Amino acid sequence: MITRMSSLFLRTLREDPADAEVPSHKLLVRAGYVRRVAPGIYSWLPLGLRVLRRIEGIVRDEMDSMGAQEIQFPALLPREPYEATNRWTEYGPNLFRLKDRKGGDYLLGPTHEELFALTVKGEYSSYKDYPLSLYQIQTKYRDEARPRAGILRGREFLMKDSYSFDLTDEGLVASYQAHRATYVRIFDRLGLKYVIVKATSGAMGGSASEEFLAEVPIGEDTFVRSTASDYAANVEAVVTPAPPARPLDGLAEAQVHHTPGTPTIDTLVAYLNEAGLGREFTAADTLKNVLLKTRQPGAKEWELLAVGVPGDREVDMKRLEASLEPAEVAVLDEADFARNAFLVKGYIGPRALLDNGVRYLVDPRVVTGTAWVTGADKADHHVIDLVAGRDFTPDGTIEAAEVREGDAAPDGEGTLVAARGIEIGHVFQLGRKYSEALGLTALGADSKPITITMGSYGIGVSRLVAVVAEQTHDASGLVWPRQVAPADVHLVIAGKDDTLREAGERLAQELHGRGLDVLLDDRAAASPGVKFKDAELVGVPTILVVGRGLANGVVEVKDRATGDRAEIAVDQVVDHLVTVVRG
RNA sequence: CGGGCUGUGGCGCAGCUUGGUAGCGCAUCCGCUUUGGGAGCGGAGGGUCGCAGGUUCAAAUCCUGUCAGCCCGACCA
Repeated sequence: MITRMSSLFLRTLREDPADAEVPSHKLLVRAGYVRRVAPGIYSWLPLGLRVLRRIEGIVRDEMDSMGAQEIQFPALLPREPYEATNRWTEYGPNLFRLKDRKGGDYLLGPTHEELFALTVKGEYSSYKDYPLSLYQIQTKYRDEARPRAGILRGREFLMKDSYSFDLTDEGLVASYQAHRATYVRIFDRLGLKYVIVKATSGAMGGSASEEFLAEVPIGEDTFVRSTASDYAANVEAVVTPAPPARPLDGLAEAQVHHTPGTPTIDTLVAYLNEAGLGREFTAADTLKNVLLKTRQPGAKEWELLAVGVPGDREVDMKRLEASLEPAEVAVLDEADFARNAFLVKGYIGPRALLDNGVRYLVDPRVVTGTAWVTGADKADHHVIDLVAGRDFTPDGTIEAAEVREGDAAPDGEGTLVAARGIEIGHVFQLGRKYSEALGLTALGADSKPITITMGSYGIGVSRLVAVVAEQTHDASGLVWPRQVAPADVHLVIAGKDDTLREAGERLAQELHGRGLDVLLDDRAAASPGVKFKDAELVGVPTILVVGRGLANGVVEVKDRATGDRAEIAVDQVVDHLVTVVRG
């Protein structure tokens, strides 16, 4: 197909839009791919729609190849199915809700577990029908508190969501692995740089769950990966390697010291090193006890919780919350301290906690035989050589301490470094939550019902447009990978006279005849400079310039990504380009 | 929901301190010139200055309120 710039519905902008912050957002707007309609809601203009469709096509192709079947649900949904799973309530303010003329409640679907489960329930009833995988590529709606970065995080977005239905746990694992492998193929075909990280199971419940994170500097998720292996994980999911327990024999006795004026770890360490105790202390030798309170979902009462972490580390609230999920967590306020007189702020030690029945969880580094400097439960006093497993026994361990660059990787290979990513896919063993709630069962060979177990798998299709742009752009504009580009060749007619125009038209026709998509810049009024700038901004991978070289029988072929230019004889350029494009 | 910033032609901005005929660049339209890196000259059209009140002879400008947007945080299968 030949697309003429002279009539294409496209207006490029010379300046960045004021409301754009991240590169993909700026460039997709400047290059005329998308336009904002409302916060988090965008229109797709012709070029943008093509890229979106091509990405969608790759996703569909691979989903079909794995044997999943495409269906399509409405985006506008009645309340009832979501009532059955309690999500009408649970989803909270992120759900777009509306009423019809009779006052009936409707919603715009944020995700479609209910519909998939109910639809399968309506059609299938025998164990012989399973396993099954269904998917759709459909617009989703979520009233995000803060949409951002253009189409990267919108309130309306295109998503591929699929669901697997199995009779057994083993079947679910197999379906999960099949999806995972398909996702790897999809993201590899898109040429993305990404990692697969273990995800916390989140509000959806269920067991195994992995996220595909595309590595981009502006990503909203921080993850860590190993310098030496392919280990990668969300910070929330990092498991601290515990050192081996040490024998208790011969360890020094615990001693309480008067340590005036040492309210912080820094001042404590400095004081100890001045005190002439015959050894050096560091912050990592201290055990910091942080007081919190937790509340189980549905419970009214808060429960005290103390968390002990090495003094050189802060408590990472996100990691803490992930460890305690689904319970709520809050730090203690003054009133809480007042109610519990045994808590001496700044000098809290394990003894008072354990003596008073406060649940006490420690960092995995606090293993039996490790000696710590910690609070002595009275003002201005600390205890030295308080040994875990001898002087105190915590109620367990917890992942709450911050993860730092340079920490040993959990798989024992290399150290951790931090990176930023954006979630592009999520695979998830849902289990039987929805099938139980909605009564999705199959009749087994023994005529007894089997509750179906489900998997749920998502890919943010419209987000991928931005993610690809994010990973491939340069200072001049977008640089699309060939497999998603809005055209195969961007043909610039660099000049006005009829020979150039005729040669350009003829080449466009020939390329078209060979099955290539050509974006033909045939604008009479635009100067060559404008056309070159636009070509770079638009980002088609190969730019063909028909210009002054034509008098000598050559045209120029430029690779958008590398900037390499080659002069090619005009009568050979079509063959040449077909080779380039077909790879 | 908390913090910060911003609302002025289609887009990007200045003007606001110190009230007095609303301005610049890009884009658009007309004419001439120009055509290998976002052209030049001349002309033209286009703005309820977010909205509502108030102060004033007079408000884009000062005051009060309100709405919206953006960024950071909280939140986010």
